[in-house]
Amino acid sequence: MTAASTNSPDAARPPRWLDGDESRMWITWLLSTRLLWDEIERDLQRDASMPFSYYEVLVMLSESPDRARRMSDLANATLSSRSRLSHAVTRLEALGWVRRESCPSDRRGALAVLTDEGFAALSAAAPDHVESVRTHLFDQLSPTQLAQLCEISDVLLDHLLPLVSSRDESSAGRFDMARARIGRSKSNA
Amino acid sequence: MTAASTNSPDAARPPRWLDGDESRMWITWLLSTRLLWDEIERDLQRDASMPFSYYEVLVMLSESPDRARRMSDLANATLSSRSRLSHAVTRLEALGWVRRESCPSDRRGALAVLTDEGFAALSAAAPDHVESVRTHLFDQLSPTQLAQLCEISDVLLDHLLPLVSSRDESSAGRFDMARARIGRSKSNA
DNA sequence: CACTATTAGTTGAAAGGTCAAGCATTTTTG
DNA sequence: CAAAAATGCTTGACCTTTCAACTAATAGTG
Repeated sequence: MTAASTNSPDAARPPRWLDGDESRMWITWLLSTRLLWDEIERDLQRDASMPFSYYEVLVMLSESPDRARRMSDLANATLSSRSRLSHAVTRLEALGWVRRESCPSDRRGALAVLTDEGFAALSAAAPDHVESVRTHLFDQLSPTQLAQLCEISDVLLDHLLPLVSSRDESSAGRFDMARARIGRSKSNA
Repeated sequence: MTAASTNSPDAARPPRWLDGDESRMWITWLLSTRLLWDEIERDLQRDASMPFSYYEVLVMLSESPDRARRMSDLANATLSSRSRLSHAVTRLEALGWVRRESCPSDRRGALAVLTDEGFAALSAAAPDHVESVRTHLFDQLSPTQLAQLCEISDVLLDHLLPLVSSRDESSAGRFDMARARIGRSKSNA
C-alpha cells in the first residue's frame, strides 16, 4: 500500500495514498482483526471441531421456530451465499447435526432442521466459545472502549450493508436480517 | 452464543454468557469486520485478480532490499504459516510475479524475489486498493473514531501477538515484525 | 394457457488454507 | 567428529469457499 507508487498516467485521479499515521492505523486494524478472528476460529476448531461458519448455522437454527429454517433465509441470516450454505448443510448433514426437509408451501424450497445431535453439539461448543470471545475481546477492553467499538462498528455497518444488499438483489433481506440481529429497526445508535 | 444454555455439570465454572448488550456488541463487531474484509478482498479480486494475502506478499517484497526475502522471514512478516506461504509463492511463481532463488548463505534456505512483472502488477493494483480502503474505512469514520479504533486495535494486538508467538516458537519473530510494522518498539500508545 | 422470466436450490471444478509428514541441511552436543 | 536435534522449506491430502453452470418449480405476461 505505502509501496509502489508508480501511478498510471491514465488513472482518473491521483491515488489518495495513506500517510504514515493512516498506514499504521490500517495495519494495526488489519493485524488485530485478523488475529482475533484466527484465534476465535482456532479455539472453536480445537474445542468443537467446527469452523465458525458452521457454528453460526447451528446457532441460527437453534433460535428458529421448530429449529428449522428455509435455506435461503438461513443464507441471508448468516451472510453467506446460497452455494456456501448448501455445501455447509451437506457437510452438517453428514455429521448428523442437520437434516434437510422439503418445504410444504413451495416445492422448490428446502428446509434445514437442527437435529437433537446438532443441538447437543452446539450446547457442548457454546460455553468454550463464549469464553473464547470474552478472553480475546471483552476482557481486553474497557467499558468505554467497548462502547466506542460498538459505535464504530455500527457506522461501518451502515455503510457496508447497503452495498451488500444492492449487489445481490435477491438478498436485500440481509439488510433487515442484520439490523434485526443487532437490535435496530431503522437508525438509532 | 446467546443460544443453547444447557451447561454441562462437569464444566469447571458456569459459562460467562454474554448479556443482551454484549451480544449485540459482539454481533455488530462480527458483521462489520467480516463485511469490511469481504468488501476489500472483493474489490482487490475484481481490480487486480488476486487475494489480499498475495497482495501482501508482493508489498513486503517490494519494500525489501533487492526486492528479495527469505521464505520464513516473509512468512513471519505476513503472519502466515510456512506452508501457506510456500503454496502462495508457488502460485505467484506460476503467474510470473515472483521467482525463487536459492540462498547463498544457507543451502536449506530459499529466497523469494519480486520480478518486474510482479512489481508492475503491484503498481497497477495499489491505487485501486488504497481507494477501496479509504472508501470503506477511512472515509466512514471521524478522526476521533479513527484514533479510538487505533488505540483499541493496539490493545487487542498486545493481547494477541504474544499468544501467537508463544504458540509457535519458531515464529517468535512475528511479534517484532508486527511491532515494527506498526511503528512501536516496546509499548507506547 | 403457453412462454418467458424469476426464484430456490444444488453441483462440480478450481482456488486458497490448514495440517501432518517429508527431505535436506545446519547446528548441537556427548 | 559422529549422532541426534533442530531448522528451512516443500508436499500432498483434505476442507471450506467461490464461481459459473444447471435443474426444477413458481410467477408473470401476452
